[in-house]
Amino acid sequence: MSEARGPDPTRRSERSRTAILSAAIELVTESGYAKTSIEAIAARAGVGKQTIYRWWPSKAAVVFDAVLDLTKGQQGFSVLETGDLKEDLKQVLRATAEELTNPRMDVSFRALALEIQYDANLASHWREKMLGPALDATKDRLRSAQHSGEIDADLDLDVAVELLYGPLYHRWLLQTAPVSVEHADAVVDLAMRAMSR
Amino acid sequence: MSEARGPDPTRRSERSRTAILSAAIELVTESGYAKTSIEAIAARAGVGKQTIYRWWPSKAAVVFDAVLDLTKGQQGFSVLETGDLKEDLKQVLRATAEELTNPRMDVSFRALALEIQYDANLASHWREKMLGPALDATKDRLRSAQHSGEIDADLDLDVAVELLYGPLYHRWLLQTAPVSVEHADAVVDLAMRAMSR
Amino acid sequence: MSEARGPDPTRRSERSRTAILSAAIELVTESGYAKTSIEAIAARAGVGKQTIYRWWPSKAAVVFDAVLDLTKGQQGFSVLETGDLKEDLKQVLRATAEELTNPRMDVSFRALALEIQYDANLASHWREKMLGPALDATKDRLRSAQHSGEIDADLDLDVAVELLYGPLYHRWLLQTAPVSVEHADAVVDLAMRAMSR
Amino acid sequence: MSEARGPDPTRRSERSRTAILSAAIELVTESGYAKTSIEAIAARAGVGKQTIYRWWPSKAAVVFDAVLDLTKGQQGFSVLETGDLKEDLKQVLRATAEELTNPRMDVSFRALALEIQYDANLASHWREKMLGPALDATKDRLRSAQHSGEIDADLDLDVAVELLYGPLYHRWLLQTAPVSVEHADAVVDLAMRAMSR
DNA sequence: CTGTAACCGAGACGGTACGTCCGGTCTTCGG
DNA sequence: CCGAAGACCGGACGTACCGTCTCGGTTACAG
Repeated sequence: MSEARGPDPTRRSERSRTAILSAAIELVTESGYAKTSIEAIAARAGVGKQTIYRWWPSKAAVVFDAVLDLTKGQQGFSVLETGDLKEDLKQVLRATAEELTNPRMDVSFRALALEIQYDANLASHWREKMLGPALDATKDRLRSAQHSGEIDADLDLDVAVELLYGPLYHRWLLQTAPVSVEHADAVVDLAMRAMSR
Repeated sequence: MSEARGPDPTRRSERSRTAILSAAIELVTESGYAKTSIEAIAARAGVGKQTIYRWWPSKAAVVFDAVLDLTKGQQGFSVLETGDLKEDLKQVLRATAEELTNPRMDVSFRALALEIQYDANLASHWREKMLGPALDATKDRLRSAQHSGEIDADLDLDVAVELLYGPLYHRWLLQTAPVSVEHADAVVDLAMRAMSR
Repeated sequence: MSEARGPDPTRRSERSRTAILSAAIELVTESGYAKTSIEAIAARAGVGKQTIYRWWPSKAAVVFDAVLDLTKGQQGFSVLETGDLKEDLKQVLRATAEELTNPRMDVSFRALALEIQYDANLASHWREKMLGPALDATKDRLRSAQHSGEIDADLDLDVAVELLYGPLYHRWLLQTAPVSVEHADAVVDLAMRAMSR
Repeated sequence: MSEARGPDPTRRSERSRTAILSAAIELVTESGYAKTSIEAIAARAGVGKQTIYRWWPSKAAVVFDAVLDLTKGQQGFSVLETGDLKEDLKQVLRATAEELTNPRMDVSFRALALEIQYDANLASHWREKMLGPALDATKDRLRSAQHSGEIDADLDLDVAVELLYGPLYHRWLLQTAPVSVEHADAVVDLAMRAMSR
């Protein structure tokens, strides 16, 4: 999300980059994404507006990078493989549920999920960096379960993964009910019945 | 979404109301929700801005009413009960998939689905008028299948419904893959395995 | 300078117009023309920037109207005709000298006199409303002196007028020496020698 | 105008100096003084901005030096002394008129005349280097005419000089009429009548 | 012949102001 | 009193430049 053709990245001020990202997260958390202006981010970060426009094409891109910074730990994301598929899935779904309810992430994350509707470039970054890792790791775990015979070898894994994550995001985005670890467990219990045999 | 305390609704101009709603849908479809301004809606509708502000609290509310007008036909929404649960579910999920891919609805509907993040009042109207009918009807159909023994009587129907709709909305909102009737069928096939017995 | 095609002048806020003009004069006097920004004028006047841009095309046009307002008294400008040409000319040249040294006018007036270099439209207004009246009145007085035989009938009055005002403006604009009533008198005394007989 | 305390003038790049001055004149002539930015001058000259700021305190100072370079020929300025005062004066006033109408000089020269309002330091350089030589030389010529009895010995020469140059600059700066050699002649003819006897 | 200290091109930086767009309020006039 | 029209105050947009600072690189003199 950060690279542009014009400016020279080697001369970029790390100080400013960090200040901007922190200010962005803070303001979005305090006042909401819509009410956060680039002007305010610049002011809070003690930075000229041009320094933001030089490195990011939009407010969404800034917030995206800010969220990415927050979640940097999950880089080498993978699902446990304890031999007990159901438990492994519960573990990862619970982690997702917790992330979705973490107030630090919630507002920004949700705003980005919205913003990708308007920005195809952002959307692909989002799928690749934010959504993809968890989805892919889960798919890998299911594939391994197919090899071990725990679940049906004919299963369409894309749909299977959606059966697991779909209910969580449904609640989260459409606000039909609160997301929780209990709900995550219930989803895994039910989805396992579809996948087994 | 329409009523406010001040003005007298009996003296309201139906002509203006219709023009505003049409203009809103047109502009959102043409240019996207974010780029549609109230000012532009008023201009397109040949209406003063105050006439919009008098009757709706926000752009979201206008678009909400506009979309509601479009979908007025589906008022008495219910799921067929042919005796074949799987076919009945496929029928309703396919209908949902088609609605989500209908270009007339897509942009506005998606924008609203996400705008509710910022407006609690709108959110409840949305759940009640747009999402609720289909979800409730589906739940009713499942309850009837429980009575007839087609599916497990212990099933948590809320989660079951999410298992059906979650994957569709997951694709649609997070843009992980295209929504289609084939996908809807695949979801039903898989979810049925979780619900049966 | 004030009229534009778009907006409706009958609905214009007199309150805002006055506040803008006052703020403009104040700021130019305090900080100089170049350091006065439209943004600052709007802020001082308690007015949106758009309200300035709606009615004036440039900072120069605002200041022009502001100065015009200040000098509105001189509307029906004319030169005394006491019968003593030299005294009449001294009277008007002294008045000009005083105006050029009046600190209230000096900064704004000087800035405008020079800003017309960049704005042909402003330049013609300037000549017509600010410079013209005094120059024309002086020319009229000289013409009457020609009829009475006080001065040479063959005299080119345009050059004669320049002989009177040129030295004053030369000092004032090029800052070669201070403008004063004594200087004005000296100029008249000398110029009279060129015009007589 | 050029020297500053910090940098070492002996190591200055003549190449850069020349490129900057040329670029400045070009840009001012093409687009006008106000629309010419230091950034643009640096870019056109193929020079870093700092190289300009190192050697000149302001855009005005750059343009001043650029104009000075153009007029370097007139260094040892003096007025002919043919014995015929009127002709000598016509010769020098015509030269001034031609300079003021030379399109190469006009824009930059006029801009400087404006800029001295805001920069006292520039103003004194301007008077000394640009205006002074012609004015002083003219005054010298008049003084010699006083000695030879051609003109009144009591004449205030400062005012006399203003009587000659004032009308030209009046036309040029206030744009009341075009400057021309004919006009210069007419001014001399008239002013001579004031000075003689 | 080699530091090392300056100027140099380049351009990122914190800022200010630009001129525009739009939000939401207020005012005027006609029906 | 509703509705159209649109002026108003205000806030943010994205851009252009300001004047300062920092980065290699390239002379040019001192050791």
